[in-house]
Parts: sequence; C-alpha cells; structure tokens
Amino acid sequence: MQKASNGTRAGNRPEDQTGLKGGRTVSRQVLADHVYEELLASLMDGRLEPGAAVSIDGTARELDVSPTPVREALARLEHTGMVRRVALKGYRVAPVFTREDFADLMEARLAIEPVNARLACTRLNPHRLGELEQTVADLKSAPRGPSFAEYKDYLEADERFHQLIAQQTDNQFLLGAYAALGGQVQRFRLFGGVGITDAEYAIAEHQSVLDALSSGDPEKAEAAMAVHIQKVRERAMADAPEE
Amino acid sequence: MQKASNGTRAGNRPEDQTGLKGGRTVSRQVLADHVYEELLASLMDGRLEPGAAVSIDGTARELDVSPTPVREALARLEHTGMVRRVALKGYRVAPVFTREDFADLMEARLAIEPVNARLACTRLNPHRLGELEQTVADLKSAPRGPSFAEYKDYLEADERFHQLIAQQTDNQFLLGAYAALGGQVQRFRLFGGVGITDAEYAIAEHQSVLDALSSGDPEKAEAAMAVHIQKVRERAMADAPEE
DNA sequence: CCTGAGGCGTCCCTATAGGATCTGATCATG
DNA sequence: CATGATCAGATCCTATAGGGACGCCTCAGG
Repeated sequence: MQKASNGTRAGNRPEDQTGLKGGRTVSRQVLADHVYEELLASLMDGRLEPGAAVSIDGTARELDVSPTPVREALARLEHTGMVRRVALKGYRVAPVFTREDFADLMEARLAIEPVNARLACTRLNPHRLGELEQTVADLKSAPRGPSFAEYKDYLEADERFHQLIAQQTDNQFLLGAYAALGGQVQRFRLFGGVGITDAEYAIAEHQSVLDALSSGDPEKAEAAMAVHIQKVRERAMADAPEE
Repeated sequence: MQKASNGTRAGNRPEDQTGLKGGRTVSRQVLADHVYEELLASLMDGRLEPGAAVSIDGTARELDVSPTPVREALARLEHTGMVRRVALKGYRVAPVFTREDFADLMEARLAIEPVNARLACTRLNPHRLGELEQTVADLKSAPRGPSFAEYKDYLEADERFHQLIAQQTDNQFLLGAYAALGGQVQRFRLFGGVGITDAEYAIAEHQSVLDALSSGDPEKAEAAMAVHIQKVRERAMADAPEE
C-alpha cells in the first residue's frame, strides 16, 4: 500500500542524473528505460524464473511507477524473446530451453559468430585487442564456485568476450544479430542446470580465438571461433540430464 | 476535431475477427497489435519516408485511437530498427541506407542465409517445396514496371522466397535473425533509388537455389544461396548513384 | 531592417479512471 | 464423485488528464 507515497511525482523530471554543472545531460532517460533495465537485470540474473508471470500492474506497484511505462518496457522486451505475451492474458518469462532449443541456438551462433571473428580480425586495433586480452585474463581469474554468485563474474567475462568481438565487426546488423542470441545464451546458462563444468576447456578455446585474432589471420580466427562453439555444443549436449 | 466521434468505443471488443461459429478465436488481437501492423505496413510500402517524424499523438489521431496503444506499438517497432527513438523527442523513421549500411546488411545476410538454405534442404518436405516453386513462378510472372505499384508483387515474391527458406530451417533463432534483416532489405529497396534492374539475373539465381534445394544436396543449396547474395551485392554496389 | 522576448500550440511522458476479460473458488446438480 | 454454472478479485487494455519542454510565430525595440 505504498501507493501515492510520493504524490508530487506527477511531473516528469528525468534530467537529473549527471550532476554536470551546466545541466547538459548526455543521454537523457525516461522512466520506461529505467523499468526496461530493471526487468532485464531481473531476467538475466535469475530473479525471474522461466514461466513466471510478469504482471504489468504488479511490476508497476513494485517499482512504484504507473503501469504505462511498464507496459512500454515489456513491449520492448517481448521482441528480445526473453518474455512472451498473450493478448489479454499478459506477459510470462519465456519457458526453459529444451534440448532442441539449445541445439538451434548453437546452430545460429555457429552461423554468426565465426563470421564476426573473421571481420573483427580485419578491423582490429590495439586498444580493442587489449580489452580482449583483459577479458580473457578476467575469465581465467574469475572464481568458479558452485553457487550463482560465485560464477557470475565468469559468465559476464565470457559474454563480454563475444560481445567485444561482435562490436569489433563494426557492423550494426551482425551486432544486432549477436545481441539477440547472446542474451539467450546468458539466460540459458542460468537455468540449463549444468553449472560451469567445462571452464578449463572453454578458457583454452577462448585463448586460441584470441591468439588467432592477434595473429591477424582472419581465416584462423573464423576457424577458431567455429571450433569453440562446436565444442560448447558438444559438451552441453553431453551432460544435460534434462528431458 | 473527430475526437469523441464514437464515444462508445471505450470498451474494447477485440474478439471479432474469425467468424468461427463457436466464438473460439484462435489468436485474439488488441488495438496495439493493429496499430503495429498498420505502422509496419506504412513503413514497408513507402508511405513513411526515412527521416520523417512519427508523432505519437499525431498517429493516434490519424488512426482514431488513444496514444497509449500507439506508444506500445512504436516501442516494439524500435527494436526492429525501422524507427529510432530519442528520449523526450519522439520517434523518427530510420534514415536512408548509406552505401556502407548496405554492404553491412549484405555481409550479415551472407552469414545467415546460406546456412538457412543448407538446413532447409535437410528438412524439406514436398509441400514446402511446392510453395517455393510457386513463389519462383510468381517471381517470373510478376510485372516489373517502373512505378512502385508495378513491382510491388515482385518484391513480395522475392521476400517470400527467402522467408520460406528461413521458416523451413525450423529454427526459431535463425528465423528471427532473418526476419530482422529481411525487413531492412525490403525497406532499402524502396528507397535505394535503383528499381528492379536485375530481375533476369536474380530470377535465374533464385531458380538455381530452388534447383539445389530440390536436388537434396545441402552443400549445393548453401553455395547457391551464397552466390545469389554475393551477386546481389555486386550488382547493387555497381549502380547506386547515391553518396 | 534586424533582433530578441513572450505567447501559443504541439509533443512527449506519466498518472489515473474505468470498462472488459481472465482465473480460481464456491456451489449446485446429475 | 464428477461436472458445470456463478461470482469475486485480479489483471489487461484503452482513454483521458495534466505537467513540462520545445519550436514557431508575432511583435516591440534598437
């Protein structure tokens, strides 16, 4: 019943984030953006489980905003595949991945990411290469305990590695295609059951992708990435007690 | 001032589309869906030109609905890249493609579509093959006049051909990735300047993709599709007086 | 003639109201 | 016991109100 707690919020004042003296705000943000990020974070770190209902009114109450921005944020999220909508029934978190879904996802990554690696290799500059090296170092040093909090950093470094390569292609369409898949990968690993059991192998594969990139040979980079994704698929399909 | 013209529309009655006797509606639809489709159609057939502002209130007045569903429809459209949004300033139709954008788009298609063709080939059934043959036949018989209305059918058949192959992969992620690109292709061809100047070549390439598919050889299908897209890129980059 | 201040209209954004619909529980009936 | 109708609460969906920001036009003053 925290309704109307701050009744004077009626007017919108979205420009108070960067305390720059001039009041010049670099990228202004509205409530719907904030709600979007909040929901996305909840989805990515497992607070919202697959199949759970995401009530518009409920979320609005929880975040202490009106349903209008929540509705807008969910409309955007629907297009990412993280939530599904049924008219007049509301939104639900997308169901858990089946074995077939995972195979499909890997097939799609296998189409996109080796190409990303090849193009990234041709456009690579020293600064970005440094970022990639740092990310692989993070991957090696990240803790890999059994609980989620303990391998969260590992997952984030992994995701960042692939993300950086996609950005390096300098191709908005490939980046967009990767972003659509990367989010699903992240979400799958939270609920796929298997924790991080293949870190040693995965780290070695990332390292070889990085080596190929820094060697400057696009074909090698493409091949290394293809190998990595195929191995990931094989390892994941090998366990997976589900179904 | 057509406001409040039909004041009794307050209640929503979305269940009147399929006249099935039982009243069982297969996929119900709400106003926001209708607005979405309306805007998408306007975008795809050129009524909304690149760079044009898409006012929320204005669109709402034009379609005689309230701004709320329009806002929701635009939030979904933004994620497709067809419109861009600036916080507190509103939505605009995405700007015209540059030469570089087009090259990027083709690079992305080259990553996705040959894979689609290969997978579609392994899963092809006679019924779908018949649809593909029909589509190529439509492509050959479609008029190809200079005005938009005269090559609209041609464009639609072309798009349908690629769409069918993407569907045939039976892979939601590849289908989604294709859908994101296919819309851009369609929109580009409306404003890229060049009309349909390469129909003879394009039809022959489509035919050879179809032949490869019906031959049942996945490698051949993949190669044929790759050739098609590379040729499309070459031909488009050859003209393109823009920039 | 040029310039700047002020009014006005438009637009974005959020909140709120209220009708329509779904869901789950209760209850009556074969 | 199983099954179908009824009702209440929650939820979705759309419309409307109203605040703040921005652009444009007018018009007075230099």
